[in-house]
Amino acid sequence: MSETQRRRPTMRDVAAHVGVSFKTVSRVVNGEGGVSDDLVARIEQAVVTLGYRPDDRARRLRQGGSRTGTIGFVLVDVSNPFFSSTLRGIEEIARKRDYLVLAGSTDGVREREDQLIEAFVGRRVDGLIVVSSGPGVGLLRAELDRGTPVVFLDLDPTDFAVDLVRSDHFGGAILATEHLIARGHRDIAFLSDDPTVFSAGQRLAGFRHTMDRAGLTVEDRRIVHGRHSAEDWQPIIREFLAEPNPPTAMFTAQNFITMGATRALHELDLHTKIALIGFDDIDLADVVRPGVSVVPQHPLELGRQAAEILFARIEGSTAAPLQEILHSAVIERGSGELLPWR
Amino acid sequence: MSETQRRRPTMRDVAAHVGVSFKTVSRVVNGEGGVSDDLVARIEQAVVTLGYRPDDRARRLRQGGSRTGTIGFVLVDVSNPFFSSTLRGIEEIARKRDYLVLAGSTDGVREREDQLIEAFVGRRVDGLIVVSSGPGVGLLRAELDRGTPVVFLDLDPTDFAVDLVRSDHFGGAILATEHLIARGHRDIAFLSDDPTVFSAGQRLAGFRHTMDRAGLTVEDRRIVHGRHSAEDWQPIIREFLAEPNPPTAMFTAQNFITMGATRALHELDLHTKIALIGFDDIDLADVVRPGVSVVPQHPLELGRQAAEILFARIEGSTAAPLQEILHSAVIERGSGELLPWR
DNA sequence: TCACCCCTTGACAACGTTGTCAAGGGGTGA
DNA sequence: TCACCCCTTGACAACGTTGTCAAGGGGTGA
Repeated sequence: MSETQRRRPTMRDVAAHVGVSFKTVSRVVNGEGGVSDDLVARIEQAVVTLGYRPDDRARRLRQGGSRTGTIGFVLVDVSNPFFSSTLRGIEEIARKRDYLVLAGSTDGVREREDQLIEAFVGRRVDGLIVVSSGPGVGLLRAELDRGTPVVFLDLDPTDFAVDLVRSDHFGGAILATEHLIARGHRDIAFLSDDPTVFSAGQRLAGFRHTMDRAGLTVEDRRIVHGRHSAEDWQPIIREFLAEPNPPTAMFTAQNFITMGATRALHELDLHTKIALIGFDDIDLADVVRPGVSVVPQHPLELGRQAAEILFARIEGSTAAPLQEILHSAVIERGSGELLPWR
Repeated sequence: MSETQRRRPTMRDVAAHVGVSFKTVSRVVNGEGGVSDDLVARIEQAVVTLGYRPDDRARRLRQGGSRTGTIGFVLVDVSNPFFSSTLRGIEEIARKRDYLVLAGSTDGVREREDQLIEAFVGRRVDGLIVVSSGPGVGLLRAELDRGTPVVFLDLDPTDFAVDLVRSDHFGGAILATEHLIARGHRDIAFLSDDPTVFSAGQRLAGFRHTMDRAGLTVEDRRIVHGRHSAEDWQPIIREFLAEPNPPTAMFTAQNFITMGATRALHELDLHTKIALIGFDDIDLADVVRPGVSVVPQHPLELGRQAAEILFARIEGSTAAPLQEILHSAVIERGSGELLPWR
């Protein structure tokens, strides 16, 4: 353990150990050939003895092309299954190209987003996949202008001509809302993440649009927003439902909220009374009784597509900006099919 | 979009744009002072105009200390909530030190593990947190000997004197098994990940140990191993239970298996008949009926502790190897408290 | 007016590599 | 025996930075 801070050996160290020039070591390490068998053997031996490993940074720096073989993924919270699955999808595609993925959570805080992008760009990632928290793109804008490949997940596409992969939040919210209305619900609550987040805003818009079209009014008190964990949502929703006249149905527009709502409904023994439909799927939604109906997303696929587009850009594609919108339909499991109790 | 492949501007480009030496640009960019106000203004302007960003790699290379401000996390599968929570814990600690985290999934494949470690070391991460799939440590061994800070998650601690953070798999498995035995179960099935994986092996050992001690024999057909997703485990367990004389209880020693088992039990309508206790907690385990009893792990805390130890090493700590073992107790939710039906 | 000092600026080396080029030495063919 | 060629090896520059040192110029104080 005392050797912890020992300096890493360099080619020069290996060269000195064998008694050759460091260029000869370079040739052996890179298998360039043109080195006598004797030296190759002695150098390979020294590499093992000293524990030499080439420094990728120096190598890539020298090789000029600023490729670092690394991409960055700026997401909201890696412990949210939606994002960790997306990351997994990105990683799969990256692996095929021998790329590594740097990932960082912003928790939706703009300042943290800027810090991460700055850090990623400073380390010269070859490209970025970004879940941007706000409508503007600040620091990112400069990078985009500079030509850094960037693919957005969940951004307002009217803002810029950029590559973009996302779920059809607006359309999905319409499906979910129609699903409830079709079963006779008139008094539907909407619970979501902070609506300044693009996806949450779109889901709210889809909800309002559909309610409007059905001639239904939405009271302000039926709309709840906030950025919370699943654990925090549970008491909030318990509180929300603890009134004499709760809504007959809820549309929970994010996975953590759906979990919190499911728990709260069971706690209050309202799970067979108040209908629930969520946006984004959750584990064991099919085993709970009633099963939790949702409009799922396809995070693995979102990640894969975003990565494919990013690598096409990194490899020089100059095609027009691509906007991939993934659609999905309601999965009926029971909770979304409950009929109104009044 | 056509500007995608444009070369990034360097200090030399900024210097040429303003008509000064690149060293002066360096001074301004680093806020070193000693530059006239006029030049500072003009250089800052040029930095914005050209979209210049300092190259961290070159900076750190020059600064000699091989610190890259990056650590690597080699895990099994980032889309598994256990690992994504661990990653989140690591990230939290790393953030405080302005460190970035490279993460990669091995899927338990040794070759992939070596590739990842090679790639991380090549990029000169300052330290590694590793969930090693096998008992040996191959490439890692050389790095350890060289003095690279490495913290293990889930490794056989008898192998090496290394820093290590993990759950008490053996003890947890004993608690789970005793829990079932105390309720009268004699015929208990054990389902786990590949037992060559340290954690799975320990859990199996804890199970066998406890059964032995209680004088109970375990038939081979009651032990099932494999590396599968939650989706794949479900039919496997359905098949496993489709016999005239199934076990009266199951100990599922991994989160995906517990999910698969929960689904399978509900499908077969055996969820109130066959007891179930899992290792590692799962979402909505408290809402399912009966609730799924588990011995939880504390992934966020595991990640935090591993990262704290790693950074202490990176910062030069030469303390004796630390081995943090996190304990936990059974969470009773119903499924683990079912009494045997025969 | 002159010596000195400080302030600003730039030249150069170096971090750990790879690419280019040249030097030296031995072997080949006539 | 001699010219030539190829094979092996090394010197040097460069990637984009920062650190060290020196040079030049203007202002200060006596």
